Amino acid sequence: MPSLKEAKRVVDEAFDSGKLAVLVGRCKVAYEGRAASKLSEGDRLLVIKPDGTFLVHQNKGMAAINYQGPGTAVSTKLDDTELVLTAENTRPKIKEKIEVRFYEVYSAESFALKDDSELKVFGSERELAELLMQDLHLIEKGLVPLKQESEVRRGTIDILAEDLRKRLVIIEVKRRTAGLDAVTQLARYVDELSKRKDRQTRGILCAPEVTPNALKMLEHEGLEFFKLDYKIENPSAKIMGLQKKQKMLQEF
Amino acid sequence: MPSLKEAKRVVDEAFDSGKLAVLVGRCKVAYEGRAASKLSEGDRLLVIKPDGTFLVHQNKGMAAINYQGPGTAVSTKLDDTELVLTAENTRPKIKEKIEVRFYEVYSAESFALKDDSELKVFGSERELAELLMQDLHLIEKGLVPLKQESEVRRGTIDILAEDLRKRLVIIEVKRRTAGLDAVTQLARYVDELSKRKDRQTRGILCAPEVTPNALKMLEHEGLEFFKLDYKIENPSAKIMGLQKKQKMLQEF
DNA sequence: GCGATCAGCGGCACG
DNA sequence: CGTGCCGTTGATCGC
Repeated sequence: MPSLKEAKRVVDEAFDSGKLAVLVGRCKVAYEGRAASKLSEGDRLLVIKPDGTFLVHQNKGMAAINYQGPGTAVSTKLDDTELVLTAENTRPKIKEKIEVRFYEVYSAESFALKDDSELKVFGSERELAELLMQDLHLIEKGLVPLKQESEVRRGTIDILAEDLRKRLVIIEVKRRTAGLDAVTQLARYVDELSKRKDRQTRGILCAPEVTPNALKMLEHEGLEFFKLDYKIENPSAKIMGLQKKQKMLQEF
Repeated sequence: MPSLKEAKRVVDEAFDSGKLAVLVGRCKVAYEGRAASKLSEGDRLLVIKPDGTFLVHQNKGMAAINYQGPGTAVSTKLDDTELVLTAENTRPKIKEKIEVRFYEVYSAESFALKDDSELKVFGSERELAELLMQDLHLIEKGLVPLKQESEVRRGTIDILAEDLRKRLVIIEVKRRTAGLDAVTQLARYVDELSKRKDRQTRGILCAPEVTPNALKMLEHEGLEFFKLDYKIENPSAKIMGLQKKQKMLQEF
């Protein structure tokens, strides 16, 4: 078990030489910045990355209990009974600070990590929109794609298209259950474009599911919902089908 | 430097006895579940918590590059040249899997962490709403609080109040710059309550800032904006002032 | 359990 | 830089 002094040396040396530092020990944590927080004594895992990322993890839960992003400056101060680590982020607007007071350190190590790889993700909303863009007939015959990721004043339209009657069709794609937020988003776009272009405009929400409230609001706003079935395959995703679910409900 | 076999033993033993396991080494990562991802060879930090949380960190950035939440089952398999860790989450709906293939392990340790403390946060939106609730006169003379966190069909109203003319006042509080989403949210509540209660209803957005687009939409919808100045102090937050910013803009 | 929302959201991409 | 929005969002709270 390293002494506090040894732990301090590990952290200092790691930060100086661009290494990852990993500490485990008993500590208190205090944060002050955009909000403030206190965490009383307990055993935690501390990770300090070469880019300044500073993470305090408890022994449960995914999210770090306290954290600081890249660009943080870490300083160490040794006392008789405490090792105090201070992570300070002094960006133009936001001033933030974490203070970790270690009373005992069970492990302190540092590592030079070599890693140039970047994560590749499949099945993002953008990818689904790209696929759908090329298969608009799944929604409706004669639907013609105009533009993907079309920037309007109040956001970004996933897919802009035109139907057989030359009406504008705004399509919002969601990769998971669509809620009220998805509907308000779509409604905003339809509102903006129907005014600006002075042209009949339809709005279509495509998602694997929709919450009952969202569907109600959708119908109330005169918008449409299509159930989007997709499968994640390895180098890419694949659209399995697209079904208008609204009429079925209205049949009752 | 531990052998792959020793690393396997550490992970197995940690998982069996409710310890935190920390591995550092050269590996590939593959994920498949709600989405899919691939990460080619490189040095990474792996954290496995007793509750099943599984985190793969690169040497930069705050977020784990691959992860799995609490409840994940971890299994290990040793090969001549590889140590394969599989984290599988088989919850009712979502089936997810991460596979980490280690080629070399630089460090493998485990720790029994004792920690019963819970984080206390100051300056949350809820806290600001509580404070504001007790000082509604800051917004306007004669404003009377009716209810905090009032549940309506389409969400939760931060503060419900009544003005001197007996109009309903719906107040939405934001702890940071309010955008379009905050306005649509408020608009939804106002819409719902003005219909349900058949009563004149006002909507007020209180936030430290508001984006230009959001302010425009707010005015267009007949809603009001108050600039909320607050300070985070240690055991709590404090409201410093509240100013109607709309009229000033309209003066131009 | 689902639904809606908050979060010190983080991160990205476009203006 | 701000604005908007996606995210394997996660975490929380109310129904």
